[in-house]
Amino acid sequence: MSVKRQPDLTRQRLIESAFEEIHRNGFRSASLESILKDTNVTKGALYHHFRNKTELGYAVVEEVLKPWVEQRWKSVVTAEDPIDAALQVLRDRMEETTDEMITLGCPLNNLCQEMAGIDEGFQKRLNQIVSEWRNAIADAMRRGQANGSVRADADADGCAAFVVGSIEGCMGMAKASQDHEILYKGMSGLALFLESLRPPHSTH
Amino acid sequence: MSVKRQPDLTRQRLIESAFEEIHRNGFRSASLESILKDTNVTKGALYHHFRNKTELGYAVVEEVLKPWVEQRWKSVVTAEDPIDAALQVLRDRMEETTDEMITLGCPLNNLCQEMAGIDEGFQKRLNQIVSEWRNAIADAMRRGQANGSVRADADADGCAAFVVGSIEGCMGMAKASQDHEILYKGMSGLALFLESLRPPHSTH
DNA sequence: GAGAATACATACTAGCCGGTATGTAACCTC
DNA sequence: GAGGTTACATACCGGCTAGTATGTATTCTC
Repeated sequence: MSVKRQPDLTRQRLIESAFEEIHRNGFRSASLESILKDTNVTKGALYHHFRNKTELGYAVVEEVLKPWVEQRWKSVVTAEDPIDAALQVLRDRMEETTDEMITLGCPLNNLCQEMAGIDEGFQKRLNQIVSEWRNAIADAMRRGQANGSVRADADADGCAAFVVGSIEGCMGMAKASQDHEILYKGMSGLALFLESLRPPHSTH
Repeated sequence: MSVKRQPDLTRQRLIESAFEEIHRNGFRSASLESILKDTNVTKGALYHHFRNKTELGYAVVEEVLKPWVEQRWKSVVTAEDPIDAALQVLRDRMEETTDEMITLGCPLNNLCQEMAGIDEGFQKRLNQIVSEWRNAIADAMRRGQANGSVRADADADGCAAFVVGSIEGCMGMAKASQDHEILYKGMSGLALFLESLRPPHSTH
């Protein structure tokens, strides 16, 4: 009896399972055996698709984590009013925040804190994700300043760094306290900050 | 020849070395052998003072990390103008932020992201540190509202959660990008937010 | 100063983990 | 359909790690 082979699917299943395993345990404590057990793939197949654990990790960052982050912010990139768009993204993200996400934290932040300081390959790839996100917000703000939906005296780069940092930080603190409420409170503070970026006297 | 024994000192040296090892590698990847090598203490001595690695980790959190955090925020607890005091703490913290701190990140945040979701003992202890910090800021804000140095319509708990979250988050993003500048930009955003909490028309 | 408790030191073990060597069956090319 | 390449499968290894068993010298108690 012939067994069908689907190399692309096998590879995809491996990086998706690895993403979850890394999300649960971090990269260094992630167990290849767990991933193999979870996917019913053998070690030979894993090492056919990836040179080593680190390369698997890089693939997870590039092929799962990166789109995961981009998808959540793409609406801000093209929005006419970036503040409205950002507030909407915050609401969306809070709605999709499951108990598991509070328990395990943001996959992006987790990996940054674990690996950025000790592995250049991770640092480069994670920094690319984070800085593209930051730049997307800064660009959106500048566009908002040009069309009058954002106050002109705000420093777009500084605000973007603050927005990204506070989102990840508030998620992290919610994880530390294992409490959704902390996330709500933090995000309400961020909403306050975003509102303060609107131009004064914009109404009537 | 008699060798002096100083059990308290031995214990102290162990938890301080463990603090650094955990800061560098995280708790789970922290190597007891490294700590023993660093301190010239033997495994027998280590296991005389601590039942296992986890108990050593708990001791590090309670006896090193907790005072480390408290010491950096105690001035806000008694300040008359909490916003001025908070801004000063931010400046102090940025001045003491070495390259190593950017590389390795905040020890508190690192441990929260690594352990809060998977070990109750860590979570309880880390949450205590974080929530005491948050409450200290919230209390200070309420005191500021009572004496007129903070605007009355601000939600003290929400703002405190946001302040703590954004500090840890901006440090985390600076680590992700391995770039001091990101920290400066984020903290300038936070300074802006803190200024917006002052009561309107407070001058002349 | 005897006896007990404390504070170590040394040597060892069991388990897990990433990685490799080798074999084999499916698939693609011509 | 032969030959080569791809996509797996199986079995094994060496290294590291937390933890333990056991021994011993110092210190405390009375």
